[in-house]
Amino acid sequence: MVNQQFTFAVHIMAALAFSGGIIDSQTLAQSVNTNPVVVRRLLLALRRAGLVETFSGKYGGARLRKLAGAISLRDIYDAVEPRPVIAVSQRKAWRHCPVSCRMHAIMTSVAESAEDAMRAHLADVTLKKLVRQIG
Amino acid sequence: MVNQQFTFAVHIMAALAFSGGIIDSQTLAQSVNTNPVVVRRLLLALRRAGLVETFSGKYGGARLRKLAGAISLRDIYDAVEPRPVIAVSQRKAWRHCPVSCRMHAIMTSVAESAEDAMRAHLADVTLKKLVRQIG
DNA sequence: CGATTTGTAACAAACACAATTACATTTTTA
DNA sequence: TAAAAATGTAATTGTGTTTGTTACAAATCG
Repeated sequence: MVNQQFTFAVHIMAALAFSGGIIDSQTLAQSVNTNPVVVRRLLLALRRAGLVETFSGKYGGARLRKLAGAISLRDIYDAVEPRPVIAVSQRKAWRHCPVSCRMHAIMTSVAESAEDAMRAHLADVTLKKLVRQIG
Repeated sequence: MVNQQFTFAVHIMAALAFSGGIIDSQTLAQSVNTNPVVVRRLLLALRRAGLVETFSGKYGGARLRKLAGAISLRDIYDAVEPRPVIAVSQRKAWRHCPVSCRMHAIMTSVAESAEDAMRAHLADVTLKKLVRQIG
């Protein structure tokens, strides 16, 4: 199955930004159309990154910890730490082949710079911009 | 396991560029450290994109169809068509939630532009540059 | 104290990817 | 023309990843 953590996390953050208040994991799960436990797992990651705060007990839930204008999709991306967009082969090289011997280092650098390019783009998209598209 | 088709394809193309001639799928598989059938499947995709040509029969194999300087990693990326770097949720929206109702369109646009940013970066890396790093 | 919610572990189900086997087809060359 | 060697391709299996689900302790509010 494809990794949807980033999409789910953005959806959760957009809902929190849109509401401006506290939402519980059950309601967020309904909006994302998934399980509350899946939501709570993501909220933990977002909390670790300082993007949300969570509250136990009655009337508990989660809410943003920064202004929507101060949170970018790159912040969310880095918070959930999805697998690298380009997977580098970790296999043993074929000793007699110069290409095989150098590919790991080369692809590692390519994967890193490609991901940085994508993250730089995500940095330009703030939650505020997203919420403005909702209404 | 994460999708390694792009990494494998770049490795194959780098080997073909480095050699300059015809290499069979068995030898390429040894360099990549995978199965010849996996290599042949990728060669089919690369051929469809016009990047290589393949030859059946004795002394068959594959070779580049363009100069290494005229092939970018974006060409290879587009040839193998890996899954989108950002997976958009395809689930049914929650009708009463405006966030849920708009997220699909919003995330589709985000995923597309993010991928384009990454592809634009890959377009700057030619096979020739890669081969120069090998030796 | 009772109701409600998060935090978290443990396990099951669904899915994607690569490896492998097998064989028809194509091509070379002896 | 026949043997050898390579690709093209389908089908199946194995392995790992991700999500769903259940369960329950801890925390919080009224």
